[in-house]
Amino acid sequence: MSFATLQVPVAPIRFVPIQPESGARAPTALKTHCSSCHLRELCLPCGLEPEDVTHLDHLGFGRRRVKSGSTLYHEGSSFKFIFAVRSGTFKSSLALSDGREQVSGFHVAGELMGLDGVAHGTHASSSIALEDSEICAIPYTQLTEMSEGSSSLQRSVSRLMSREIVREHTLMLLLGSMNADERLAAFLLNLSQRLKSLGYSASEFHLRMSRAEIGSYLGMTLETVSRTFSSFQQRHLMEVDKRHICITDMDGLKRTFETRMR
Amino acid sequence: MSFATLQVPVAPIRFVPIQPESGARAPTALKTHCSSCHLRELCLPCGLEPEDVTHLDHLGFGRRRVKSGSTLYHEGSSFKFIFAVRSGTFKSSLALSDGREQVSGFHVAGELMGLDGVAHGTHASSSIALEDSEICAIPYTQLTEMSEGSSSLQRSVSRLMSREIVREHTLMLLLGSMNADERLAAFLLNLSQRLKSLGYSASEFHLRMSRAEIGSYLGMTLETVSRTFSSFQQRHLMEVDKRHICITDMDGLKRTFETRMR
DNA sequence: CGTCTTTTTGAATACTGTCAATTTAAGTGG
DNA sequence: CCACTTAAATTGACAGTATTCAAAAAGACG
Repeated sequence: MSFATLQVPVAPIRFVPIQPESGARAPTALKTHCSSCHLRELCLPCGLEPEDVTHLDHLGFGRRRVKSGSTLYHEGSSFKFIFAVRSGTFKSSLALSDGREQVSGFHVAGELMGLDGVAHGTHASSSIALEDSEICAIPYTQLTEMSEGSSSLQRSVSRLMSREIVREHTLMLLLGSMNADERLAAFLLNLSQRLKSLGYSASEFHLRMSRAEIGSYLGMTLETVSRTFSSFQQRHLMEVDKRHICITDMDGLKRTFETRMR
Repeated sequence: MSFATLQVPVAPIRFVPIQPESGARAPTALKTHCSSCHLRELCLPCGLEPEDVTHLDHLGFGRRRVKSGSTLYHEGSSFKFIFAVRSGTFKSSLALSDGREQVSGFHVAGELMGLDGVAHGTHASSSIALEDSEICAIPYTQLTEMSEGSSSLQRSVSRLMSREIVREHTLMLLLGSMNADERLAAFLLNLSQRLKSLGYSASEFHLRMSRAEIGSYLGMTLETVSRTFSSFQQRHLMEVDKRHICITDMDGLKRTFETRMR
């Protein structure tokens, strides 16, 4: 299982203002405001008080475009920002010393990345864009300073970190006690849910990650991932055309998953 | 793989004062102070300022004995405390709906439990003592209230949560990309390190968990765990007598582990 | 249009899981 | 204290699943 092809060159990341659709309007400022963000309800959602949103606005988040394949931050690099995905998809991964990679997560709009950096001040994983994407960079130092004055903001940040722990618990459970069918079904159902909550179709979507990346995430080889997709199609649970997925029997897929997890 | 035997009865937990060795002295108070704790250096170690330790003292942690096999907190129960292990060993686990359990962690002295409860206000896992143990119960609400006044304390709490995320990353890597030999070797080396940092022998120790619990944690069956122990012994990497382990070739064990992780 | 990457599929192998039997240890009660 | 019961660990045989190696097909990209 070679991941040489996944070790994409690291393009330097620049702060690039998002250009408005029409050249007639003035270029959008470098700073973005939470209160007017279209992800407002999703991004820092766990009961953030209106006053805290105002606080966040004062931070004036840096907003960046990240091109497909480029690295947002590197494992081991200095931790300065928490990143919120505005649009697009990212993968988090750890490098194994023999050159392989272990994918530890996929992130879509509204999700946070980089919380593992708080522990030691350096990022414990790398983050790479799987398509052209946009992120908000939240300066962590300023966030903590600000949350000293707001207990509700502080609680929110704590909750977000704890959520991450719970998420990883679930993944461990998945890796520790499920077979190939169940793992892929669990992965697809989870992704489907997340896309649905973003307003996209829960049954039809385009995977932004390769079979190898899915396999790494789920603890199986890319061949097994491919075979399992084929098996799902033969069982009429979904239509699969490369990365385009159309789930035709959501309940059947859930049953596959629940065979063991019941 | 039956876990019926692991579903120990839930003994009610009582706050029990620790009795001094000699009856001559007055009974120890219900409250414990961090500043005089023998785990002071290990428990909340990430750069806690002296003033913060004083703050913590004002909380007057509840100190409990937890008998072997009894449950400290239940998955789904209301989250009130973070628990620090003073002595003994605990396992964290999630219940699968078919009655099996997935072990998500083992905890020895100086380690924290329950941080996954911050997310939703209920514990996401259960914690069960694997031997007679002692814990400190840290009231979370008071901890957050207090950390509003102390940025260094707040940072420490954040770091501890992030550590937990990093720890789980590592475990995912283990579950996702290693074979049975490597998993058990990684587990034993990790445990060895933690015991060493507590002042115990790194090479000789007594496992407090069953083969089934190790297997659940590492994503393999208890039979495979047992076979792998036997294999290690045949390869003269260690002496194994049930739960008593004596690592005789630490470097060899590390090599087993690094065969793939190099 | 050719090259490189990704995906699919087949065949053989290896590893781990399952089932079952045995041994050893631990706990219980007479 | 010993017989009895129950639980934990070991080991063997076999089955099944996933990996490895290999080849071909289908896109993606310059």
